[in-house]
Amino acid sequence: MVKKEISKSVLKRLPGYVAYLKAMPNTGSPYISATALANALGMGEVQVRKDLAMVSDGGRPKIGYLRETLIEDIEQFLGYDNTTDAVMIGAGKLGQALLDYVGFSEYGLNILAAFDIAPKANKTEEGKPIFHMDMLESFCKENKVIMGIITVPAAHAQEVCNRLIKCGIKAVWNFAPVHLDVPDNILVQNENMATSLAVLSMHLQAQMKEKK
Amino acid sequence: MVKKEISKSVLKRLPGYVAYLKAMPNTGSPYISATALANALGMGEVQVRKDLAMVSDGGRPKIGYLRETLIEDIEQFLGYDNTTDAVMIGAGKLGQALLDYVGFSEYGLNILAAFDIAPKANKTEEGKPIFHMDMLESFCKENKVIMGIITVPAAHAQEVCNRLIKCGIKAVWNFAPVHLDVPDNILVQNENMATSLAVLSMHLQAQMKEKK
DNA sequence: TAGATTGTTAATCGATTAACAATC
DNA sequence: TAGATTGTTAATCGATTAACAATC
Repeated sequence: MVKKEISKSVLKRLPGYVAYLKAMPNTGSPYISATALANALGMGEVQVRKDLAMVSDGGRPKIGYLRETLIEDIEQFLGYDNTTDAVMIGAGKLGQALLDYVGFSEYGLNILAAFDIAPKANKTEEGKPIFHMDMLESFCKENKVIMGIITVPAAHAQEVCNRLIKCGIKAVWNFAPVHLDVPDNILVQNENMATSLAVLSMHLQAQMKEKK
Repeated sequence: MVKKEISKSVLKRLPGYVAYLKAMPNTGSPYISATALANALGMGEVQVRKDLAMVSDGGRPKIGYLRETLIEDIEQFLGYDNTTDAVMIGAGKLGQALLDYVGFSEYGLNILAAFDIAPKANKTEEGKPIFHMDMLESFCKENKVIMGIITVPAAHAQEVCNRLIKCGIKAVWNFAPVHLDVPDNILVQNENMATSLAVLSMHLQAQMKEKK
């Protein structure tokens, strides 16, 4: 594996490759070419080849990549193998749905617990603990948590974020539709549904106009 | 308003402006400058000014934009004013959380109903109907639905997507972590959590290395 | 060997940023 | 008028695509 500096655009495409490689139909051969992968995902083959070259050096001319190895290389690159412990703030419906979503473990994410100002239960259906916000600081310190997931209403997100940073969190996954102000060394990744909706809505508007 | 061809990058930033403009503290003045907006959101002021110029012509030198008008202009541009009817396929935990999320109406999205192969109830807590998949075709035709939201497991997403397209759907919001193959005139917008996680995980890895 | 596929180097494209003229 | 802010035109930057040499 060749860990060069990787751009965000490349990084964002990698999970798609892994997902496909893992789920792909058995072709009889243990190898897969960048070309085949590109076709399956509707992407340009040069782009796929370049992306793969960033994270693996197992590509062999005429043959392609050994599927198993390629999966391992990308997963290692993405850090799926060493799990990250996270806490979630806000145990509303969305929060609980995410908490109980088992798929995250595949990506190396382990949500330890949720915190809420007024917990409606002390655990989710799947048994993940839900604590009162008062416990946040001590829990984070004890468990050396470095990632926080924010699923509180927009109005409280910044305040929660500040508190998380004080707890030593280095990365925030933000589901609240607001911009969060943070110091330079903290990363905020916004999961912004409004953004997706804007793209969809624009497409539909364009289609409507066409039809007329 | 000046509707030029707009790029996806610009489009994706617009919802953030609206959100801030709506929630911003009252400054006493009904005006706001691109500079002020940029500072509040941690963005470049030239970028904000250019983005705003795409959707509004209400900017006045020395003064800025009339906040109310600017909100209206962007919202109209994004189509928040004419609502889009959508159906959701998959009424699991995530699906139900999204179904009951009231915030979507703000963005002009109206989820009419959910469909599931084995509905656990006939409506959500908030009273949104959940039907059996058998009803999908007739419902879509009756209600002239043009958008579908997919929250089924990855393995069934493509099949569901095909069925939606047969129902006349023009845009798909895909929460399943798979690539969907669709005809050219259909838009798939992926809400891909794995992508976000990759970005977060990479940041954390980089931070760890730094510390050593 | 011939051909498929890789990885790299160069060209193109698009988006962001910087510089500047216009204006209230 | 002077200065803040707008909108536009030009320069820079980064990412994608195309061309090509290397190789099994």
